[in-house]
Amino acid sequence: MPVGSRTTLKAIAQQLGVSATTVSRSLSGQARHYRIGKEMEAKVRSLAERMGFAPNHFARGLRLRKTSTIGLIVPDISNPFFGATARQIAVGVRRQGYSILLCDSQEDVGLEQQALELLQNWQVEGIVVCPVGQSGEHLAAVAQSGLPLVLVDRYFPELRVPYVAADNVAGARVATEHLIGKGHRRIACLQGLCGTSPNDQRLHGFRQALAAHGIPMDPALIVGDRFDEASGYRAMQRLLQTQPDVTALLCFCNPGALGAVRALAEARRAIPRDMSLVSFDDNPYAAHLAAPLTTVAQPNAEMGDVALRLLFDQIQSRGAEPCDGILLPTRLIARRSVKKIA
Amino acid sequence: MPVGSRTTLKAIAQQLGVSATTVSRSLSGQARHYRIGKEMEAKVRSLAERMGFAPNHFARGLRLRKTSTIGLIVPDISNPFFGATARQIAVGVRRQGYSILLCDSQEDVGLEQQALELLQNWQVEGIVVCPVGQSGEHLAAVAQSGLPLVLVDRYFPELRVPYVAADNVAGARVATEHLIGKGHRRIACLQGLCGTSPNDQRLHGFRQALAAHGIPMDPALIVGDRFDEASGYRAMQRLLQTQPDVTALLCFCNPGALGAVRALAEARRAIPRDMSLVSFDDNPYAAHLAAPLTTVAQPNAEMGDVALRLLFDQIQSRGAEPCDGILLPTRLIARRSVKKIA
DNA sequence: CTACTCTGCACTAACGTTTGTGCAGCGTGC
DNA sequence: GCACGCTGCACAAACGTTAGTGCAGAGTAG
Repeated sequence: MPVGSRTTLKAIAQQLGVSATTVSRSLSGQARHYRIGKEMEAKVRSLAERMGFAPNHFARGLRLRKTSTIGLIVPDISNPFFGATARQIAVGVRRQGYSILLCDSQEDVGLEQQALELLQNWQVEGIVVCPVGQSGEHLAAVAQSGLPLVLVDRYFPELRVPYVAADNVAGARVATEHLIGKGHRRIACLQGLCGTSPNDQRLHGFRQALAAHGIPMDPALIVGDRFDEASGYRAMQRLLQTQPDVTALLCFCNPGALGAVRALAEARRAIPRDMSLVSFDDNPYAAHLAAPLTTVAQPNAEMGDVALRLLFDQIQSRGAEPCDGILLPTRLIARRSVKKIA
Repeated sequence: MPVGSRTTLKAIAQQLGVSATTVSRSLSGQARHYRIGKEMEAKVRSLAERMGFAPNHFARGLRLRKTSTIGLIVPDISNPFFGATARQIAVGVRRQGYSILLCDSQEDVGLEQQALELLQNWQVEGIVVCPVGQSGEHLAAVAQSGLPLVLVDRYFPELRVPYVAADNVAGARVATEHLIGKGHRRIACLQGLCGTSPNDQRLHGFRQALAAHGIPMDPALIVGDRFDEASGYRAMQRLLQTQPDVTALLCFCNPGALGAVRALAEARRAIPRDMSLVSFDDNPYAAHLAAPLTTVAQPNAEMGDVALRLLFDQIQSRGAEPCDGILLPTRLIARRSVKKIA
């Protein structure tokens, strides 16, 4: 069977000496409604089965203006955080008979914008996007055009685009309180990209916890500027030189935590003896690190599930006002990277 | 602008009082060939720009039988190994103006088969698949239908379907020789799923190294039966009970290695004091584990690049006999999980 | 026997795009 | 002045599918 010439409705129709319409209706479950005879329906079904018929998605999409396709845009599909979300979406989507068009924005707003346009030309019925960048006007524009959209992880509270994210405020607060409960007072904070919701909200939770315990906020202890290893490495080096009294660090991402761990190792400081550590986002290796890492676990997989539910809610109820957003609880996993001090 | 009604050729044509044909030809770069006047071409381009025209992929795909789409099937997109491959493919594909339909087979041959059919109905121009399971007839059938296909990681040498994989034989041989060079003689091997090419070839490399150094192969030292953590955990427990003289373990996958690490920790055995370890597939955490793990790094990203190149080679040279397959070199990264013994 | 209903299917158009072809108007050569 | 070629565009058909409608034949009621 040559490529691109799978069996078509017309082929079946010719074999049976009927019209393509009849075949279409017999196979689509509309037989009753359009008064196709029982025998005819059976004959069509049987022949279609034997010929391995499956409808051409492009013809169908064109005719019905229903593509059964959604778009997924992630900053880096090789990052297990997004991978886990993507997986739930991929699995859920298949159950609904939909397909996924995948775009990797490479942490680049320009590429994210390109991907949005591409997906719109694909006439996708909805888009799930894990946004990059600090601004979301281009996303709001898409949402306002009526195309169902759901944001995951990062979102823009002022834009009224539905989202799913971890409860980062509470997560950071609980983590910080954990450190405070262990006696730490000089607690540094390794942040990621300012202006993104996960970062700003974790920072907020961090401040909340300090304030609640009457610990003054020292801006010099807020370090780092990106969600990567290098940022954590540099920040920890500087911290060790300039703030010798810091006893604990709250990291907003795993790569950053690894950078900090590397800087500490190079400076011959031990965890948690010389520095206590808590990081966001659990992973399979955390428990086996030299200092088993206390982490704030995020419900990555569940985020994918919820995102998809939110998306299909919009797809199925066209025009209805989409809901605002959903925050999922985080969970503190205490291991041995935090020391109890006087 | 309501959903699904982005500007169309006809809309532009009406505004300009010309035919859709003229618009199509002006925009597709065929103006010269079809003798469209320079002025007309300019007018069309300008209006199309202003109206934000972009061709409807479904109409185009239907008419041209060219969908500019490829399929990607992976067993688990949340696994960074496949994620890294997927990322390179996503990035490369975009550069070529193609799109990706993503399917997650969830390590299930049945779902893999379903995905293949789905993608064929989508008239994708090619498929990259990271296969699951021990048999590949369903894959060979697709390839023989003329649809460009490339296998990644696992492949089936007897089936003449092009593939990209790590040179697992050499990788395992080098890793084993590393252990032998450190004085180990009783070396166990934690394998994954038998019958898959990575597993069988790593086993082959393992045997080669033993044979080359005159070390007898003890079947009792080949343990494990799946590529997961539980398999490694159970296998290591049993090994400790029944084979007390084993001094080193070669793991065929990271989750398995983590399982072994856990079993060792629970039995109060230290790495590398009581057991040396080498695992396949490097990862960012390996260097920071309690015992920094010696690994056989695989060129995951490069595998994606090469897979895509092989796929486009086939797509662009229809009918040409596809090449057989490509093995990419692995790299041994020595850390501190291997002890030198007498 | 007529008029009406019901059954079972075919015909047509349409989704948005591209390709082959047709045709009018103009200029040129002789 | 006529044949010819060139330029610039329009028209029609097709890709495979589906929805609306039309129509013939059989059955039924009066």
